[in-house]
Amino acid sequence: MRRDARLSRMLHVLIHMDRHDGPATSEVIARMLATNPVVVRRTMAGLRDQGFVRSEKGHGGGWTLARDLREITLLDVYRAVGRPPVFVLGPAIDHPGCLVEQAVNAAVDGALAEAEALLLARFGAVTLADLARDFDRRFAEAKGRRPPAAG
Amino acid sequence: MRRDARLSRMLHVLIHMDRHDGPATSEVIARMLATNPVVVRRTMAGLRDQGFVRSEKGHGGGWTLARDLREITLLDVYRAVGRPPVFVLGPAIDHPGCLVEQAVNAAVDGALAEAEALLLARFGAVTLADLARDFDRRFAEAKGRRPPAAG
DNA sequence: AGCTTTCGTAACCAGGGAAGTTGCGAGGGA
DNA sequence: TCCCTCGCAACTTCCCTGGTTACGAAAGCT
Ligand code: FES
Ligand code: FES
Repeated sequence: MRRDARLSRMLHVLIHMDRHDGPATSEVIARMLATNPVVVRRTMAGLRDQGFVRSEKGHGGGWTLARDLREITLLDVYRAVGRPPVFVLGPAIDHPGCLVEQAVNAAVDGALAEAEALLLARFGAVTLADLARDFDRRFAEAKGRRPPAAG
Repeated sequence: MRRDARLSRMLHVLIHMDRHDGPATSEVIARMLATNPVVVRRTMAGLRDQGFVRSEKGHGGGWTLARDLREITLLDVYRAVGRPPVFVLGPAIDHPGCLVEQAVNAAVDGALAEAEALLLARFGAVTLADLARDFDRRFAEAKGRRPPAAG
């Protein structure tokens, strides 16, 4: 339980939902992600609030995509799951009057900010449709080399 | 997850040590960092093992710089404190046979790897001497504008 | 109406990692 | 010898994500 897996999980489930007809229940999604329904609802709440998915109660209810995968970027999902902190590394203390600390923070935070900007730019440039396409490619490739006994 | 402050802390203390004549005890360093001596020794152990600082026991003992600040980069210090994980974000599960998961991981990990490479490159390009110089600049600047009442 | 399904949410526990704390031992100078 | 200072192990504390339980609300089915 160390790394924040919410982004990856939501990407995974969104792609599955695209290939899935009709609503998927939290229960079904939970089984796909090897977790449990409450965690699914908790995490998907952000996506719902941002309008990427819809949820419906009662018989035949569950989760459905509200947008085309082409209109959802990794960055959108990252934001929808609450923009979790990107880095583990951080400043020691906010030592206001300490000039050494200021110089250190300026250097570290500067590098961190650059790396974060790059990361988010990459996230913003990839849509879920791209991931789905990559999945298709892998799928076709896996079928192509039909393992006779051991994959 | 709480932020790992070891890198920033060690940068801070190394610059201080450069401006400090004679050994600095863990006690003194702990006061500078607003922490306690055991944490200082624990964190500095890595720097000592990598040969960036030396420690000596007994009267007049303490920590001394073993290298010029120009020969120490942020990357060196990052490595010396144990190369803590850079990112909080991580993959959901290693789902070997799951192609969706593979596609997701490829995209996320790829972006993460790029960002990490950039970050470490930046760290590698900055020496402690650069930080010290930045500190000097800030110091001179602060003296220059002598705030009469409010900065 | 009543039952069942499914989401919504609060409340709590579990696990992991950094930091903080305590205690004792080792080494070196006065 | 005595005191200072590091070395290190063990324990506690704190925060955060994930897992679990419990109950309520909405919506369909009979
Ligand atoms: S559960 Fe991930 S590919 Fe189906
Ligand atoms: S404690 Fe002196 S500048 Fe940081």
